Amino acid sequence: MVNGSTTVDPALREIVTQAVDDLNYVPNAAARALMTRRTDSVTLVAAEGDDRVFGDPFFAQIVRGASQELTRAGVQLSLSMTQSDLQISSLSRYLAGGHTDGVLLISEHGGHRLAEKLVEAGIPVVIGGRPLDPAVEVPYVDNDNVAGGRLAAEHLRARGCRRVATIAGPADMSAGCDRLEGFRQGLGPDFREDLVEHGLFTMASGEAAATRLFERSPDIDGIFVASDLMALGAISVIRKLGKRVPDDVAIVGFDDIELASMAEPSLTTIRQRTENQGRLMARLLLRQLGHEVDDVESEPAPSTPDGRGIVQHVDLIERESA
Amino acid sequence: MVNGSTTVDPALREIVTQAVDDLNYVPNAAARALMTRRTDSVTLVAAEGDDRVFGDPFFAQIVRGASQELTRAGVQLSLSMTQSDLQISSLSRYLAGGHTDGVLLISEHGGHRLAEKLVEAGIPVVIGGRPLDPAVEVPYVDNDNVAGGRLAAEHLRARGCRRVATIAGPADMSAGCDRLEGFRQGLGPDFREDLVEHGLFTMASGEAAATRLFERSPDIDGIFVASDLMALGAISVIRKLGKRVPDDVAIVGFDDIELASMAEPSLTTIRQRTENQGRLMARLLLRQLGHEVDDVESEPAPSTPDGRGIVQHVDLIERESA
DNA sequence: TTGTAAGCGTTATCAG
DNA sequence: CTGATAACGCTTACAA
Repeated sequence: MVNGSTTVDPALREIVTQAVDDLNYVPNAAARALMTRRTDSVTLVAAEGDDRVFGDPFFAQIVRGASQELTRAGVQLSLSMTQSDLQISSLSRYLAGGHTDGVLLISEHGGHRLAEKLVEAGIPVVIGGRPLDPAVEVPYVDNDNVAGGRLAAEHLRARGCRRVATIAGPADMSAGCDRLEGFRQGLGPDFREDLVEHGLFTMASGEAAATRLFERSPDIDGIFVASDLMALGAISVIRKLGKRVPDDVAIVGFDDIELASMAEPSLTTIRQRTENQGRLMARLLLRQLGHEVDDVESEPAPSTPDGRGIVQHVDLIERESA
Repeated sequence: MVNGSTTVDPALREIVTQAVDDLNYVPNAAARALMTRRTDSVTLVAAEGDDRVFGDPFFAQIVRGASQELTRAGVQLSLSMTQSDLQISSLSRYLAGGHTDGVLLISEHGGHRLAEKLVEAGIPVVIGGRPLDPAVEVPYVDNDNVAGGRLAAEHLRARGCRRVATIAGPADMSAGCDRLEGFRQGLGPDFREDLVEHGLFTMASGEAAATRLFERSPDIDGIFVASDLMALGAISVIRKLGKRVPDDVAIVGFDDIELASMAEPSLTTIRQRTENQGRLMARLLLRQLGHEVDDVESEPAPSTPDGRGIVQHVDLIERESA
């Protein structure tokens, strides 16, 4: 009756209801999970340190989107972040033990094979971002990073920039690789390997990368930066160098975080629909868990590329910085 | 044997070990929890929307501190954030069901009585920040917000400011009230009720509050802002007004987030030991759960004020902005 | 050192 | 529509 059975005598129902809040009874989750083999909760795992997770609006938006969708389905969302290998194996044991019905995995770096471990353990997983290793057969939701890189390159060229550099993301993440690849494509023959630096998507790493770039080549007049946070860092370095943005150096970022529009100068950037990515991930997972969900295909824009992934469109937002 | 029994015949042990990874067996968490009545996991609940939780470095530091301590004790940390009343009651049912061994509660606003509900349900709870309602008998770890407000006020006066305003935190949070109260004490007869505005600890709310302040009283020459994020927002408004910081308007913030030292001008602020706060909260909770923990009293600085709380010292960090 | 049995609080099944 | 009974997978205590 507590679980909402409708075929109960009103009198009995009254008695039970009374008792329930006299004793303030709450069904025991463990016992229930033992029987039903479900916990009605899913875990969002960010393979990243807490500083990055909390520092980058990207994560907040994924959480917001996923959380909306999960709440609607009556599923609790909990977060775990994890960096060291030690934590990863302890976490995967924890999750494999049936603590959670499914996992949303984001910011996966190549190397630690968390996704595979979870899948082996029979836990439904959805990844945010294309897995670098094509052998990983896990559904994922990605953004069209290659197209984004291309758009940025084309924009900078059209603007008349001659020496165009890039601050790419980490080489062990698909977002890092793909944005760089798109940039390479977009620039064509003008692409120069020596004008590539990598950062970790953080503001500090953006500053460091920009510094290295200008030490090596002071006459750079355009940079595609693979995240807005890094772009903000790069801009502060450029200013300290006494150059103006965008007159001396034009900048295109990636993500379209809120700060991008508020910054001065406001940041030209590639917009990706992060919150929607979180929503789609949640739906994909819920579907695996046997919940009723609106078809993910009905969403505007997402197409499917290789087989089991969904890729969202991105577009360029033109603002003051380029 | 799987749980580490030492009194097992080596031969048998070998056989079991073999079988375990042949079948890749993982003990079932639900069944275990059913017996032991423990899940070896605790939940950090932030009574706040995802935008604030992820936007404010405060949360990251609490998580970092707590996570260190819990990992050491072999306890998993998971996060939940919750804003609406609906989510709160669903969350408290979820937690009361035995999904977690204990709860770390932060950013509690007055009103929704999450802490009480959890305590009634018999779940160990530790609160970050003094509960506004003194009837709530829950251990907590707070910072000496009153002293912080006083320090800020005294600093601004000593600096020669004549018309000193404040952007306080939310009136339904103890940190908001206490910092304001300290400021009032520190300013003494110079305190002016009409130079008080409230914000929500976010950058945007800091901008809004500063705007209101200067509309009402353009000759303000000093502001104590109850969070660094709000202070950053206030500074940007002040600049747009064509005034200089600190020459025309001196600013003291609160929190000492990393951005405070990097901003230009760097921010004079009240430093609180947030990461340590997270650590202490975790220890207090672990102790309630019957784990062996270093005495919390052995920590540098923390004293105990009313009875069940720990209050950390704060101090003023002098930088360019005041 | 090993084996056995009881019980944790649910849900599911199946007679009444 | 109601009540009894058998799992679910583990831990614990006790007997062998």
